Amino acid sequence: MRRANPDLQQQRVEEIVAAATACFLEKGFHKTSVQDIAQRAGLSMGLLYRYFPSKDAIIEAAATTAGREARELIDRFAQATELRRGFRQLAQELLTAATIPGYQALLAEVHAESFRNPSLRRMEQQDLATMRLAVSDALRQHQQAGRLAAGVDTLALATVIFATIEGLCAHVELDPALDVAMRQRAIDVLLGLLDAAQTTMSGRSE
Amino acid sequence: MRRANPDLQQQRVEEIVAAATACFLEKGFHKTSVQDIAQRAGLSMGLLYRYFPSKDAIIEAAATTAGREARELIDRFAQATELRRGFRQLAQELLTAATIPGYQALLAEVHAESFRNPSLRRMEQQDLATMRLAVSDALRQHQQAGRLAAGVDTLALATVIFATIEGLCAHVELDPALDVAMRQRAIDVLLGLLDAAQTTMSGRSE
Amino acid sequence: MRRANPDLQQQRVEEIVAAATACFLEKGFHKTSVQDIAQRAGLSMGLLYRYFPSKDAIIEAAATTAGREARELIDRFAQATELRRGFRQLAQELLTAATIPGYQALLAEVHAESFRNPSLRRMEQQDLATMRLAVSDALRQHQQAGRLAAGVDTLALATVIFATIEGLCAHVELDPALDVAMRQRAIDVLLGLLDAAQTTMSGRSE
Amino acid sequence: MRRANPDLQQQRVEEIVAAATACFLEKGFHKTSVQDIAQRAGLSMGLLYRYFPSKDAIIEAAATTAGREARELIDRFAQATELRRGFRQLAQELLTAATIPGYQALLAEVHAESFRNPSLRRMEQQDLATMRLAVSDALRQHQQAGRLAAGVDTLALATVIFATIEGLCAHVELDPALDVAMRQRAIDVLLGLLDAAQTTMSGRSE
DNA sequence: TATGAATGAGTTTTCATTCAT
DNA sequence: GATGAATGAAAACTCATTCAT
Repeated sequence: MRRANPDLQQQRVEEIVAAATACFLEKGFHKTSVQDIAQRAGLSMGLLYRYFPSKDAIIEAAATTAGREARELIDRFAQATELRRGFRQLAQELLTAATIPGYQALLAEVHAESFRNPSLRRMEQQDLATMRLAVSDALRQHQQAGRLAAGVDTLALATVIFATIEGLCAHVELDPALDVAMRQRAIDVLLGLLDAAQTTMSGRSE
Repeated sequence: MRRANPDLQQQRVEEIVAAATACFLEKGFHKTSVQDIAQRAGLSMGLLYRYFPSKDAIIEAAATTAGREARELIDRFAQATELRRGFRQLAQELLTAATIPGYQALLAEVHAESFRNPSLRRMEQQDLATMRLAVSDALRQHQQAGRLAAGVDTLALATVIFATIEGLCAHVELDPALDVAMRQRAIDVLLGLLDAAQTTMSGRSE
Repeated sequence: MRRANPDLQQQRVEEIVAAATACFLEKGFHKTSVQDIAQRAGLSMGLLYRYFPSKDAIIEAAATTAGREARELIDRFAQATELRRGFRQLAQELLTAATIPGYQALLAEVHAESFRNPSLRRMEQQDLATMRLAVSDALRQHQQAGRLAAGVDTLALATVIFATIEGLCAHVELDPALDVAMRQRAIDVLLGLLDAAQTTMSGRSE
Repeated sequence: MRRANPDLQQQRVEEIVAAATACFLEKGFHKTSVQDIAQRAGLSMGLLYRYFPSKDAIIEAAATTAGREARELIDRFAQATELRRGFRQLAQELLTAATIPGYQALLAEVHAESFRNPSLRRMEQQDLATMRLAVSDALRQHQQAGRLAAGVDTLALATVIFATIEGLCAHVELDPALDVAMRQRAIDVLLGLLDAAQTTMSGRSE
């Protein structure tokens, strides 16, 4: 019996998820048929159903995988020793990823689905919490090292930075005016925020 | 002739959009059938098609309605004379709107769909462009009135502000940690960005 | 009470049939809705159903009317005193009528329907028999007047002439090569048949 | 794999076309549902759509099949060496085919549909052009061999012959008077046309 | 293990017909 | 007599899922 090996099983699962993701990027969840996925993965529909119980299960797996890259980028940022440089790099890499055709569409689809699928919802929440915490921790370390003014609210700053980047990513694909130059200018503005924080800023209120 | 009255026609249309919106929130665009909408709106499918030519048209109407409030808020901001106060109010109102149950879900659905539906896409693009321009114009007026440093790149600043707010809105519903207090702190951070801009900051650096 | 007058009733019926025919010429039986007919006839659907019990009844009435013009042409031919001239005129008028946009389509639709609708079938059969007999009678009178060789099988000749003209009419709309000049040449060929008959031809067999 | 065999595939396709043709004869194209065809062919609708992409494609296949016999007869005529005998045989075979129950009905349906369906239209036009040209070419060869007077307009003659035969075919099923004997007499008349052409007739006159 | 033929419920959309007004 | 809003039963087509081989 071929393929009883659990490693090979695992590999098959990943192949299917990869094929599914490719399809989803091209056509979206709903216009991708199970047939499409099976063909792209190079196996029959019947066999595919031995690895996943339903199309929805494949969607979920693909959605889970889709956020991985972003999480990895964030992890790298959290370990950057130079605040400005690390931040600029993070922002640029995320914005570049956002321009991959279909990637924003996939995220949007996952996000929309997450309002109905508790499992996806939990995943998104966890991702968000994890990543924000990572950024916040990184900022606090910069703060302790004196590279950030003591009064700065690092959690709030992390929240804002994160929201800004996600917002920019969403707009990048939507907005022809957000070309490379404009993205640079936007990042510069954000760096201005960091600069301000680096010196004096402390959470002010009305 | 029972329903020749245009007011009643208009009311019917609104009833249908409301019913459709409710369905969309529960099941998403794709899993909501026209039958579902008709039943919820209390009329037959055939009759529904006298008010809307297609399911897509209903989706579009629901999407248009969903974005209206945000557009109105932006308009009000653009006319605010006090930068900080106007901005804080805008951010707060948008974030409050974002917590209305189902509102973010509907926007997410619209956004996801916009990647396949050219008409929705155009709508989103236009909304984005219009609103960013409104914010940018408002900032430039503040600049000319001396309430913002001359060197500030208002378009880039508007872009960032806009992205940040949208990102925050998206996170508000997802993130239990983003409670009222946390939102305040995040807004304060953003106001810090404005303060910095108000004095010296000039876009470029590095 | 308006319109109790049977003449006005009759007039209404004719208006509806005319409107229906116009619609059928443009869109065919199946793509014409009762709504279309009612609108064109300038009355409401409800009222239309007081004059005809169903859409099929309207189709039948329109089909009955559609053949009238051809029957009238044939009648005129039957009374022509000059064989060649009468024939040429008949052929030309029929071929001209055949080029009216939608007319052949209407006839084709009626003909196809006649295979399932006994009433239409009977009508087509009767039309055909009547017209062929008229032509045959006319030919026999020409024969008795010495304008056609005595041996000629007038019924067979009428049958052929009739079939030819109908075939040509059907081809006229289908065949771009059958322009005015080509039609003339075809008619000339048929006149050659009459010429031959005029002199010697008698039904030969193998 | 159960049905990978291409012969079986081909057989299935033919079964479907046969079932469709039977349905079309009974109810016409428009009143025949895809469900009807599938049921008659003994398979599910879903499966039927694996063999044909649309109802129109089925119609087209049925139409193509229906015209095949006539095209083959014409081809054989074009190769006949004896004009009169070849012609008589052609006419008789076509008229015989025309009496096959349902054959004219199917052709009528196809013809009516051809006014809305560009694909059918093209098919009919091409069939007509091809067949007329074949007859015309055959006539010209007879002419060159001296079996037809030099002045004869072969294209016009072919046009007339073709129109006549089609007209006769259409009438055969409609007209009880067009029995075997009457058909013979009509063919004799047409042969008289050929005879006349064989000797002196030259197209133009009047 | 592997296949893909087969299913049938589900989708959007149309329209002849009716009936409250 | 007159209206057209309202119905609902179709139609063509799709596709996740199953199962005989």
